[in-house]
Amino acid sequence: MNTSETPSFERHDHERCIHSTVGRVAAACAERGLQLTPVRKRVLELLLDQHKALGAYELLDALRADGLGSQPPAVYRALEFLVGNGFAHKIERLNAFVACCIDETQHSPAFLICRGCNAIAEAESDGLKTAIEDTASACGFVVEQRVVEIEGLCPQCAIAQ
Amino acid sequence: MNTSETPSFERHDHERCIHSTVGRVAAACAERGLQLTPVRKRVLELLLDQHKALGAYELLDALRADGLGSQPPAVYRALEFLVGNGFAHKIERLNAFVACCIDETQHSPAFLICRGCNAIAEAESDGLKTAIEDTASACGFVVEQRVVEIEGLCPQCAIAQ
DNA sequence: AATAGAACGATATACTATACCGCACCTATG
DNA sequence: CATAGGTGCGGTATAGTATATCGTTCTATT
Ligand SMILES: [Zn+2]
Ligand SMILES: [Zn+2]
Ligand SMILES: [Zn+2]
Ligand SMILES: [Zn+2]
Repeated sequence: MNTSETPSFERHDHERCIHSTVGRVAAACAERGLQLTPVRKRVLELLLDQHKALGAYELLDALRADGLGSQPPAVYRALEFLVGNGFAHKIERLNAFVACCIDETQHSPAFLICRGCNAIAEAESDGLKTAIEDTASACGFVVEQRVVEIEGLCPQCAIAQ
Repeated sequence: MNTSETPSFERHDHERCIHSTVGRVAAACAERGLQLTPVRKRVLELLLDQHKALGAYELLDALRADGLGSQPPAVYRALEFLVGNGFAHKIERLNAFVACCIDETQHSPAFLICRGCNAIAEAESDGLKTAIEDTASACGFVVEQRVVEIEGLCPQCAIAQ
């Protein structure tokens, strides 16, 4: 099975995550005629700060501190842009949002959510997609969107119990 | 792959769904020392009325009409009981709830959500569980809870476009 | 400069969920 | 019988999440 993952759970050069993702998003916006405005860019940076999900109102507090917006619609508009264009994801289970760290447009990965440290990793798995497709088509169901959110313990937290 | 599903998308004797599920839940409560109180039973019946998800406040409106409760905690307490004991499920994507139609305690199925008619089916698939387990263990992740919600079109709605 | 569309500020409101207190009821247990 | 503990529930209040709407401002294009 072809499974690729972001290294969210392992020690890694996270500055590189941040810079490469911001750069990638900026390039994608330029190419696709999208505007990466200050508010949108700041929300992306806030989400990238850690591999954790942030609620809309946590983001809003941070925007307020930066003088970039003070009311809920400001952050929800930015999130709509980021999620709609595949630069961030909503974690339904948490009503919260994470930056997308995978260089692949409009994908729909599985999320691994650690209840110990709250870190979140995206996993793109062909086997999982196939299994979903098979499960659905066994019922004659046509898949359009998938939500796969797996809660548990990341390697470090599993060792620490 | 072993896939079992509820017949939610097919024409079926739904009265039978209702009665057998209510009976099964009542028996399980008796056996496990749980109280299927009037409020809890009524919420279960409301959820069973159709294979669709209902929001907490829709349920609350119905409870009000029956004189069985008038404030949010009434319905949330009943839902906590039903979900906690495996008699109903929360659909995270919809912030709504469905009755469980599968006779298996404390399972965690995939949900097929039709955007055409809003019907929801549960699918228990070993292949899917295995794929999730494989995806997680490839990252050293220990699975505790799974959310799998598949949106799309049921057979009827797919034909009707 | 004029125009159209996108983004934003601001207000208001809708929708979802929980904390907390106290009472009623039941059932041990002394 | 008295009492203590558990469970369910009514009620109040509040917390948390998300959207509708309108008018203005910004930006790209003509
Ligand atoms: Zn990183
Ligand atoms: Zn992603
Ligand atoms: Zn049925
Ligand atoms: Zn349908």
